[in-house]
Amino acid sequence: MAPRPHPSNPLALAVLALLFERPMHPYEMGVLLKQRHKEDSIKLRYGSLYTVIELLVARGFIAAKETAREGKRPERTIYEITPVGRDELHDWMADLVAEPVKEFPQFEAALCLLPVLPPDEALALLRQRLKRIEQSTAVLAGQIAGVSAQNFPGLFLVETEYRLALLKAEQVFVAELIRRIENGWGPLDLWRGLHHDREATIAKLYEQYGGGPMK
Amino acid sequence: MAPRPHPSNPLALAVLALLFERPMHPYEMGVLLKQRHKEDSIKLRYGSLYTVIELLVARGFIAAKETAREGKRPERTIYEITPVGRDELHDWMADLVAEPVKEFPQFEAALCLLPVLPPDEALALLRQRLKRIEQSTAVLAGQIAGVSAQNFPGLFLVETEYRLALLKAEQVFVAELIRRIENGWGPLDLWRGLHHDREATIAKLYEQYGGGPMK
DNA sequence: TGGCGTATATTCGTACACGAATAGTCGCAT
DNA sequence: ATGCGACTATTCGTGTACGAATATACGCCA
Repeated sequence: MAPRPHPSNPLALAVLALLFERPMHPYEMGVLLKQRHKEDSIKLRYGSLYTVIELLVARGFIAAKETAREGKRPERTIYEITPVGRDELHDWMADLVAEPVKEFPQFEAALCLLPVLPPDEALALLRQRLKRIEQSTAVLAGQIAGVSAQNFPGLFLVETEYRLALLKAEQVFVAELIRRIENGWGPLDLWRGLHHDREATIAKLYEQYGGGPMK
Repeated sequence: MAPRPHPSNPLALAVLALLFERPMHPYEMGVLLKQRHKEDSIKLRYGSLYTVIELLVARGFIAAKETAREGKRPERTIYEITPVGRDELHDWMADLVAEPVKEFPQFEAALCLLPVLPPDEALALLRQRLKRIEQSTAVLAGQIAGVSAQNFPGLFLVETEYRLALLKAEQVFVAELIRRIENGWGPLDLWRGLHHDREATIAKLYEQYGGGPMK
């Protein structure tokens, strides 16, 4: 039989990792994720949190350990990880680290539809983007510097350095793209033309080159 | 009133862009997206395609123009973009280009939970990843070279260059990370210790440094 | 000619994501 | 003492994503 695929929501992975540390109840997981700034890397919605926990229970990766009531607060269910869950955590992590998964960043989508914007407007928008990115990289770099000055173990900020590396790459790319457009890049006049004779021009272009790049 | 947010699925953006070119029916959109290799940048599922089209109709961005039947083939509905839809296409594109949106790549999630893997295993897995990435960058670079040799306008492969830029950045990052771990990076012994005395060590670490980096 | 693989074209059911609602508690300023 | 905003903790309803099922047509070769 084909191995059951991992849950789709990475939040489930975080839950497994937390319960690997010790048993706890859902809300506490949320609080810990926030305190430790994991929410910068793993999207946290309380609605989804309870959903994925149910899913993990259904698959036998975690189990309710006890339900406690403190004072007259609402009842809380404490969960713990199961042996199967530990295996799943391990396998899932190994997959994620070893195998790049195809992702679809929104900016890439925008880039591949860029011709629908007139070139001069595209240029202005790209300049705006560049500014925002420069701000973000500055902030991130500052945080990393500040934190590593406190001797916080590098192991716990590796994800931030990763984010910074990607952001910097994007910064360089956008700056370069702007420069190319400014220098009358490729078929700039043709690009402008699209917006006067939209109907057929794009299609013709693609036909001319056999349906697009990289057949 | 707050401006209605854009649809959440970028496939809807592609639909608007295609109908900006000319009216067509859903299946044809799918085929065109494939031919032009947009599916590399915009996730295409036929199920979702019909869903987003209904959504776009509901918002008044596109409208059914006619339903045609060719031979005894199933009936097809031809859609066209509305003036409101053209505005939406423009505004959405402008937003996407000008404003970076926070994304959550799965590898970043894995990195921030990396301590749950023993360091030696993590190292082996990272080496595997590096190999895959090197293959991908080689393939991508080859495609770009081949295509630009045919004089295909650079405007139409900008999204591929973007993907390559990010991939290369990740390659450099992973290589560097491997090297750091090999060189007995930071609290390597402590990291190994986690897997013998899991219970409390992680929590203690975070407490010690005030709940994590970057308060 | 009949059977099978492939292309055309859409519908449906289900599972998941998540905003919003709910509800009790605590501290504190008025 | 009382009203109010912030915190604790979970449930619910709705909308979206998408795999799988459906159904017809077409080309081809045995």
